[in-house]
Amino acid sequence: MQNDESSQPNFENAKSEVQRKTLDQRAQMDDLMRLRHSCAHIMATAVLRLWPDALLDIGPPTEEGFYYDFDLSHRFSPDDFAKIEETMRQVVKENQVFEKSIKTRDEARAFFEAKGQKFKLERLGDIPEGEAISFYQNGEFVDLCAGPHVMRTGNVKPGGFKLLKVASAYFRGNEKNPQLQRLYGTAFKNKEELENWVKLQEEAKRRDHRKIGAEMGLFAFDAEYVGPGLALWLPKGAVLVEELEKLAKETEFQAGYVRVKTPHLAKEKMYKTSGHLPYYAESMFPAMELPLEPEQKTKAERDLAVAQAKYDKLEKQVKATDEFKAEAEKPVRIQFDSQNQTATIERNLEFPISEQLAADLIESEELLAKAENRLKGDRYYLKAMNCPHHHRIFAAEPRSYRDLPLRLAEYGTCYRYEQSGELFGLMRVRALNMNDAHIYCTADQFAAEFNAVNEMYLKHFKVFGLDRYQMRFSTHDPARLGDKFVNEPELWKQTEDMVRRVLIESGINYVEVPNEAAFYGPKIDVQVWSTIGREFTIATNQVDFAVPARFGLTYRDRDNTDKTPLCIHRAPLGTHERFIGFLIEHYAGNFPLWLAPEQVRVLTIGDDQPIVDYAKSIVQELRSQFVRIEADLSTNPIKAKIAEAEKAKVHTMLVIGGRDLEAGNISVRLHSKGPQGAKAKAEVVADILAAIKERRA
RNA sequence: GCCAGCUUAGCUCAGCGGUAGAGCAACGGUUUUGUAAACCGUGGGUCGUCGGUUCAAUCCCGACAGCUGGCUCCA
Repeated sequence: MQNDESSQPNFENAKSEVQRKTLDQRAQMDDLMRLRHSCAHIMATAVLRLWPDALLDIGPPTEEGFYYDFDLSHRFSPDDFAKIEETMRQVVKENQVFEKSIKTRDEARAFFEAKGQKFKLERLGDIPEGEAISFYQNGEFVDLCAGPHVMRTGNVKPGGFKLLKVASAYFRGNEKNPQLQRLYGTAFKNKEELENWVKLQEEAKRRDHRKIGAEMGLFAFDAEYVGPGLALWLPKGAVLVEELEKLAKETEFQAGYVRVKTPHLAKEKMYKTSGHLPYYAESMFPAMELPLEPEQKTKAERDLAVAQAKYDKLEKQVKATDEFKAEAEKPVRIQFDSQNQTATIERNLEFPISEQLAADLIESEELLAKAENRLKGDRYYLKAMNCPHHHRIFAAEPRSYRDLPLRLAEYGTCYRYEQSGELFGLMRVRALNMNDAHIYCTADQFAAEFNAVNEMYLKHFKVFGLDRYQMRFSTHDPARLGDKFVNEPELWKQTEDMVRRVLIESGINYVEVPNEAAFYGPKIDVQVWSTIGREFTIATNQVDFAVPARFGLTYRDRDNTDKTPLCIHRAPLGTHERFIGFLIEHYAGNFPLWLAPEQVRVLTIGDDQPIVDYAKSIVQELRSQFVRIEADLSTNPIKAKIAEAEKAKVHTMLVIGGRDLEAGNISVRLHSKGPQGAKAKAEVVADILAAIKERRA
């Protein structure tokens, strides 16, 4: 497909308009970004030396390194990396100067047309009129580029860069455009910094929740029998889920939430009413159609027959009327009766009221369609969110302003049909537990409720030692009202102003992201950073001013009129799947005592009966206090038992030998912290119970 | 969904056009121990699935499935 000039490519624009970097912003690019940007050019230089017919797209620096997109019939594979890196080192060695030049638009166009660089031509078109069109050249390689760059290719060190992976990327990220091959690499000031980065990557890999999850027996996927993206929580992982839910339930109870329970599916009408079907259909599992019971079917068939008969009759009448009209429009016939000296005008002047007939026909048609539909049976959808069910709970009883705010909480399982390529361990799944609640309130109550929700986030984050976080405030795009966003310009403005005010007044660290809101209202996503600095979007908090009205939800206000409540959707722990995935990486599997799947293990030195009895009594005592405790009473050497317990990441090990038995002591050892010495049994037990109760870090 | 890579015992991985191997785990013994691994033995695999090439396929080719990485941080 490359060098195919005959058909003028007509590329789609990007999915959403990303703001171009201004030249000022570019000039501020730091040294590392410049270096990486230049390294991207060096890589492109090398690729063109090896594959001269490659078509170029763009090669920007990124937070992790850089990439360059190519169109090329040769498929890059990691086997090519050594060759490309070798050529890159050659370019570095040549120490070429990065030279900037300015071309006119016509010159630039002619330049790329001569080379058949169709993607570059498209990029050229993106440059606004009046902005300088700059080129950078190093050696034989010339690229449309706003810079900035380092001075010479030699500024990049031969051991300071590395190719990382090859991936595909749509031109401008739009799936309607051709796919390009993207080569990823990274570069650092020198070899040492690169090596440090590589080490950090390895640490991240060691902490990967999928790896630790398998090692510790937390969860499993069974694509063959259960399905991709559907996690099975093993006993040890289920502990994490339960502890999280316990934490959330306690916090919510104290904050005045009430708990509800709803089914995992609902009729089509639910999601038609909520508006999820038009806006969200692709993310939902396809509908289930329920066949009718035999009696229902017979009745439905009979109803259908009746409706059909009625319809047929009406239709016939309409036809007859049409025929009559045609007849009527014929010339009038006049008959003379010469005997009686009279004339009869043969003509029916009574036209049926055709408007009435037409209306009847339409009504009958609708009835027929309904009857046909009934015969099909009901359509059910697995719920992709809990809110519609909660709205129906709101609607289940008459509500007064005295009932508000009403905070309905449920850890309902939702099902989302994520694209197969989007699935990623626990982080992106198809069955998920939302730490969900919906707060119905009046506009007056909104600020206080919204604040309380934010405070709950912070409370939770403190428990997990997350001090780095940021809230992303997503707003709507006025240009996409009625398409991506419900068409309520006034309400959008009001609620967005309201949210913005709360954020500013409470001094929360936030950024505003245009065009990313939910379809029913503005949204806040909470990003957190794990101990190794990886970013996760954990919690979400959305304002909904649209859907309660669609469900006709009202409360009786003080002035005896019915009003529609506002609704806040919130999930401070997001989905339990993702949150646990995050925690696994955050703690590297070394959970604090209150979360640890196996909190305590008693290890006996030898298996003499008195020692075994002592160990069993400790197990019994702690187990009766709901501590997750096991015992290793085997005859293995104590070193081996410890090694096993350490490997299993058991939080607290209680080593019991003859000495301890005699003194009524327990020798405590903490996972990855080593022996803590022997203490009186009562003291050890009390400390364990306190640490769990306090959710000590 | 699309592109690329991967799929060998429960796990981590070797291997080769001539019907498979190690370590750990499991199981059975022996061992009686003080803070990260005592010793001996046993079992375990349609080499992801389905087709094709071949005298012969785990290996070569194709399709499918699953997993992994990526799919604008815009010249």
